[in-house]
Amino acid sequence: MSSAANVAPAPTELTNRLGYLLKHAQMRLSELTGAALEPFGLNGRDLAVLIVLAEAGAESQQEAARRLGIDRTTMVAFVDVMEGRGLVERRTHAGDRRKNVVVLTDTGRDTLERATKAAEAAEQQFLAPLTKRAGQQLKSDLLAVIRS
Amino acid sequence: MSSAANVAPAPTELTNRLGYLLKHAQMRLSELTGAALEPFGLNGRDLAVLIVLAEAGAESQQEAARRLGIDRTTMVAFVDVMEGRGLVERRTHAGDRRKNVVVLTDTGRDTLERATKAAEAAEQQFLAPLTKRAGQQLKSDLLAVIRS
DNA sequence: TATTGTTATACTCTATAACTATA
DNA sequence: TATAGTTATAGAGTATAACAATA
Repeated sequence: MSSAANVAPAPTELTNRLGYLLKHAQMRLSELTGAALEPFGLNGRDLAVLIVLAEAGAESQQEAARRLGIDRTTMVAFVDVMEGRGLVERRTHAGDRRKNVVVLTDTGRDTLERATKAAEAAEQQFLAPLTKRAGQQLKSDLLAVIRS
Repeated sequence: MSSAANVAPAPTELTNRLGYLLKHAQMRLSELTGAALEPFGLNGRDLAVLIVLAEAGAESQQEAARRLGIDRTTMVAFVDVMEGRGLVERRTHAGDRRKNVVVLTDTGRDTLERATKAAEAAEQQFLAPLTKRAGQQLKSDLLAVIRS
């Protein structure tokens, strides 16, 4: 790997374009994660929504959407699906009756836990070509560029 | 950065999901690249297509689609747009008249060169939070996981 | 019969605009 | 008047199916 990193390919080479690398990395991870989550009837996006809803706690449905970076109208559909599967429940906010608080059911929490483990395994598979340290570095570097 | 990388956040934390990181990295890069390429009337995908067509040389339109990982019917539309802008020309393959060879015009080559530089600058901006070495490592690690 | 390019069509994902109920 | 949730609708991006020309 380190020798390959020193070669510095031409900018007009597809495999040297960051956009290409990110897109195809996402495609590959999506394949692996999709297969891993298939037994739960979820995909990677669904799991992300479930994670945020679990984190959001007493907050509103719209606040959860903001965290995910998706539109509130899109969130409605996601919550509909999750609710239809008995993973979450909508409850009216105590102090503001316009708001929905979305809470995980027992089934939802159990599914979240098991699906997260399956997704973790898919990530490990995805990162297998790298050392454990390099894999962690990849994630922390991605987080750094996102937050800038 | 290095201290943050040692904290190992919980799997059920959104910012620790690789899918989330890749998606949002792509969104951010897309913003920067979109702005950088806007003067050329191109976006990141258009540039990728142009790069592949430039690389493809005497090969067919369909071979270029395969390299990009997109459908041949999608490639038709891309080539239509590029041809409409005078960046490429379709020519019938000498040995197999079913095939199109897509070649860049002089304008196309010039645009490719300048747009690539602009996209490179956007990448640098995207990678600014990292050291130059870490940025190169990020790209080579992404390439490694894609190729596995 | 198989393949390339093309067209028409449909599907997925997401956002915008408008509605309602609450504030 | 403003905000949360919802609904209907539209748009971008992509793929699948069917067709003509060629192999």
